[in-house]
Amino acid sequence: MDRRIEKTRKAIFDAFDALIAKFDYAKISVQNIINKAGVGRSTFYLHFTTKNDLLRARCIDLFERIFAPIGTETTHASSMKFTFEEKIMHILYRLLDNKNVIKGILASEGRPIFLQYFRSYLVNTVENEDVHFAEVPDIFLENHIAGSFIEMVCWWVNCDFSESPENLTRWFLCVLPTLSTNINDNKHLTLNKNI
Amino acid sequence: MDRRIEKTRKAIFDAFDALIAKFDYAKISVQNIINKAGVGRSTFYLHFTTKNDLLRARCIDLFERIFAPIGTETTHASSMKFTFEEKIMHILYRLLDNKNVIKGILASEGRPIFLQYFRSYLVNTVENEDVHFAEVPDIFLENHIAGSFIEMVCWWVNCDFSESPENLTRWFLCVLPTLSTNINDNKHLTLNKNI
DNA sequence: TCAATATTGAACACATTGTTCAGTAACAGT
DNA sequence: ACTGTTACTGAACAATGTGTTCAATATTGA
Repeated sequence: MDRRIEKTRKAIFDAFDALIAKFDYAKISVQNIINKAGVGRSTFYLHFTTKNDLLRARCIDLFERIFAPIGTETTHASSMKFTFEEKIMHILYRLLDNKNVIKGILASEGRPIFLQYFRSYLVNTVENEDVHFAEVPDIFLENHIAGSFIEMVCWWVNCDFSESPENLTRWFLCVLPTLSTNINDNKHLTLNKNI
Repeated sequence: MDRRIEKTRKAIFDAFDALIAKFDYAKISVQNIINKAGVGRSTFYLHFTTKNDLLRARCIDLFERIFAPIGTETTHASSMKFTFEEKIMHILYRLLDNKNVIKGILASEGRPIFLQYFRSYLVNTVENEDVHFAEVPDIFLENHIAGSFIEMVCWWVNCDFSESPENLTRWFLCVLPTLSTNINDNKHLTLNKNI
C-alpha cells in the first residue's frame, strides 16, 4: 500500500546486508544500522522490535525467495515440477547469489537464527520427497537429510564457496543412503516422489 | 597449585551450569553469574575476559572430559582401543550425563560456540578413522560424517533425549554410506581402521 | 612466619537498548 | 489540488549491562 513502508524496510535490509558482510553481528548496533539506512531511530522500532527480529525478517525474506520456486506445500503443483537433484542445485545457486550476507551471518551470533529458518524450509522440502530407508524412522531420516545438507552448506561457506554447485550436488546425492540407488542395488532403498 | 584458583573456577562453572539450565544465555548477565557463584566482580574478570570466554572455557572443559578416553591424537594408542561404534555410544552417553547444560546452551545464543568445539573434536575423531567413499573427497566425507552426527545430537536434544543411545547409534551407522557394509555389498565402501 | 598472590567490592566511564512525543513529511483517494 | 490518514523524525530519557581500576583483605605454599 504505502510506498514509505517498503522503502524504509528495504533501506534497513540493505544497510543490514552491507554491515553484516563486513562486521560481526554482535558488534553491529541498532544505531549503526539506522545510520547506514538513513532512517530515524523510532522508525526502526516501528518496523522491528529488536535486532534479532530484524535478522529473523531478513531470513524469512531470503528463504521465501529461495524456496518459493521449489514449492513448500505438498499439495502445490510446482513442488513436483523439479527432481530432488534440481531442487538441490537451485538452492545452492540461490545461496551463491547471497554469498556475502550468508557468510557474514553464519560467522556470527546470528548463525542459530539463520540455520533455524534454513532447517525448517529444508525439512519441509525433504518431507515432500516422501523418503524411506530400511528400519530407520522417517523422522530420523528426514532430519538426517536436511541436517546433512545444512552441514554441507556450512562447510561450503567455510571454504569460501570454492566448489561448484554441480560437484556439491553430486557428492551429496552420492553420500545419502536414500538416493544412492544409482550406485547400490539395495531393495531397502526407496524414493517415492508420488503417493 | 593454588587451591583458590580451582575453587573460584569451579564456583563460576557451577553457577553457569545452574543458570544456563534455567535461563536463556543472552539474558544471563555477568552479575547473575557472580551472584550465584558467590564471587567478586573483579575476580570473574581475572579468570575470564568475557561471558563468551567463560562459555568457551566451559565447552573445552566438557569436551575434554568426553573425548579424552576416546583419544584425540592419531599416534595415541588409546584411540585404537575402541571401535567407531563404541566411540559413538560413549559420546552419546557422556552427552546424556550433561543433558541440562547442553540443552540450555543449544537453545540459546551460545549454540554456535558449543557446536564449533563439538565439531572440532568430532572431526578429529573421524579423521582418525581414515574413511573413504567412492569418488567423494575425503574432506567432504569427513565433514559429512561429523556434521551428520552433530545434527543427530541436536535433533536428539530437541526431542528431549527421548531415544536410547543404542537406537541412535544403530540408525546413525545405518544411514552412513561408509559404514553400511552390513546391509549393502558395495565395493566402493571402505573403512580402514589401520593404515 | 612471611612473602606472594588471589580475592573483594565499590566506584568508574562508557555503550547500548527500547520508549516517548510533539512536529513534520509523504501518502492514497476523492 | 485538497484532505484526512499514516509514516517518519530526532532528540531526550531511564534503565541496564560492560569491563576496568584500586586499595584493602584473605588465603596460600614454603
